[in-house]
Amino acid sequence: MDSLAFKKHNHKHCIENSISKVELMCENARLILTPVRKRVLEILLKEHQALGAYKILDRLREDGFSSQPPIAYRALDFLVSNGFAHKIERLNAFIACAHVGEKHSPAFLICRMCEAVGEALPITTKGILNETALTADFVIEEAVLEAEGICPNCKEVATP
Amino acid sequence: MDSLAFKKHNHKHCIENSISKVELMCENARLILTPVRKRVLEILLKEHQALGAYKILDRLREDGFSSQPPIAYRALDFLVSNGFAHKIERLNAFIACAHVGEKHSPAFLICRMCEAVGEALPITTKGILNETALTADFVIEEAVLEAEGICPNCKEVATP
DNA sequence: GTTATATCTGTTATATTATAACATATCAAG
DNA sequence: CTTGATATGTTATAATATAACAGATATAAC
Repeated sequence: MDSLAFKKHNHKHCIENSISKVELMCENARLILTPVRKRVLEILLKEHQALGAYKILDRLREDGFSSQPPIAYRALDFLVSNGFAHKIERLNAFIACAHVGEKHSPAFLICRMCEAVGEALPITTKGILNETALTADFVIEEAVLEAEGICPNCKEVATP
Repeated sequence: MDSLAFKKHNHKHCIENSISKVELMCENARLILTPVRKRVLEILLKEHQALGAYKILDRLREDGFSSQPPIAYRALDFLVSNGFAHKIERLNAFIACAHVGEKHSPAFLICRMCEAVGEALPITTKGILNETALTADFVIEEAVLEAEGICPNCKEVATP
């Protein structure tokens, strides 16, 4: 599982790596990673935190991009629907995908103190979902798991 | 698992049953199920669909209750925080709990055609969550799974 | 090479969802 | 009866998201 979000790591490398993966995937899939889209992805990658659309918009403004809501929402739509980012429904916020290219039903660990968000790859959860759905004769197309709690860093601070 | 939402059943009985369970639980926990709160619960129970706060507000208005947003949101807060209802984040909507009294991390099956919502009791998912979180040293306090797809009824209609 | 087609961006306006803040009411405990 | 806790009423506004249309750019079709 990915606890990267809660650990120290070479974040610059981690960003560059993701960007080039996405660029490659876009070429292969004939998708266009336009300047705004790329910028939004970069903004998301810089954080291991989910960002609201309006915060993203603020950063776009700083960078000289147009800053009306549709600009951000359209770029986010692109990123989310192609699997380069996810929406955290619980927070009405967006986060870069930590597993670009790997088909997965994401699961998120959301810290309620620092709001950091970690993405897990719940390989087994999908099986359980399918079993559950099968009993109900329900065809699952997409599934997201969102868990709230306390991340390792905040736990340390709270209980010294 | 509960596929009740997608099956024919004695819904009147199912409503009455839930209401009395909630009434009992409120007495035991010294919670007050005021008229508005009870009415909102009844409104939610009538559907096997998630209702937005403003739709609930419309029905309250019809019933002669005050109809400013806080009225609905406060009643919903009460119901959700005491486990009598859940919020479906994906839909920004609310649904009565199908498993009142049983402590559970809910999982929802949301039909993207008819918008019916079924609540499953994913006994095993909790284990997996915990395992996942353990690896990350993350303490999960609450977890929700939301799956979107096609319910049995709509599947029938689509593929005759 | 010009015309058609699709895709992306810019802009204005507005819809939808949710909460803050303060006033009033009710009820139980001391 | 007055204090404190909890609930409701009301006004205003915040935060999130989309519709609709105009212009720009690129690609394909002829």
